[in-house]
Amino acid sequence: MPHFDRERFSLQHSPGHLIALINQLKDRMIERHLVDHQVTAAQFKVVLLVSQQRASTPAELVRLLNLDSGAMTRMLDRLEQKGLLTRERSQADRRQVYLRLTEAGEALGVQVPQIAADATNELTGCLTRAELDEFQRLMKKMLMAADALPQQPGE
Amino acid sequence: MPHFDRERFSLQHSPGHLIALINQLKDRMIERHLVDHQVTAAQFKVVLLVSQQRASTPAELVRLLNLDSGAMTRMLDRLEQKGLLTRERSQADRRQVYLRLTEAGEALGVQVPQIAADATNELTGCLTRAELDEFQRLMKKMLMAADALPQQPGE
DNA sequence: TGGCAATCACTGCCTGGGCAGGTAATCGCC
DNA sequence: GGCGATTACCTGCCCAGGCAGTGATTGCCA
Repeated sequence: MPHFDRERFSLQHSPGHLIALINQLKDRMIERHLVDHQVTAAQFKVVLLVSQQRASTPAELVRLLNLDSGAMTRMLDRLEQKGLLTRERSQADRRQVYLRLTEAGEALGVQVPQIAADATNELTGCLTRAELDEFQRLMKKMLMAADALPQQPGE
Repeated sequence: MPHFDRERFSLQHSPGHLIALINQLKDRMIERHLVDHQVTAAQFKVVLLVSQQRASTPAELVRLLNLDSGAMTRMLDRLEQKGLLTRERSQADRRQVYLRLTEAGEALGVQVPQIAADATNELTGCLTRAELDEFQRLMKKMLMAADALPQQPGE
């Protein structure tokens, strides 16, 4: 079902551009809530997942966050350098690296779910419950149609 | 109206993460449609706006695309180096730089609206007309609530 | 008219993501 | 047991965006 055609395509009114703006807004809101915690919006996702024990290796983070393995290596470099996280080679499988939050990382991890909830509420607070549900449903529909929704086992 | 709280916040099911995935999917689709035209999804927006005469200076592009001025300078460097675009100092206001597409840039500009429409249809084709309208309405609602929807004069 | 603020384009420095390629370790299968 | 395929992590090289600061130019107005 095509919705757009060549003649009257306007970037400003296209869903693509709106998505880019929303994504930008979301990251700015997260950053604003994180301003006192010396981490970025991208880094906060890693701290959250490791703190919640949903990921303990770089490969798991890559799968959960759906991003590049090389980018993850450098992300972990920065977090390690900030003293929030340590890497340790696994003995059972020497290809793997175990991630563990330092004391400072854990302290941040405790606060991170609240920050995430606050930022998400700030973004979606103007929607009713029904609107929010519909918004999420539509995004999931598009992701599933493109087979781009990474299913997480054991949830 | 808060929808989320600290206890049961899950990144995987949060709207923020879905937005990031949708944004990623959208760019991948555009890139795939552009694979034969040696430009990226980011560069294609500039070509589109200049070709449609919605922008003729870097400052206008910055306002329309809502991004950083320094990033725009480097973006234009790359487009200029690819031979798609030329810069020329304005005589009327010597702070400004006029942008003009080269012959190759114009040739690409002719095809770009079709590519944009195709990619957008690929993303939203799984939605009904009503669903697409609602999706756009909800995004605009969030952007307006945050005062993050750049209004374009003269549209 | 003279001076100050705003605008424009640019630069350096940083974080961040994608892609290709490399190495080591493990797995699967015969 | 051994060999090829796969997996995990890392590296170099790109493109891309944000922030802060610069110099030139223009607009404004006291």
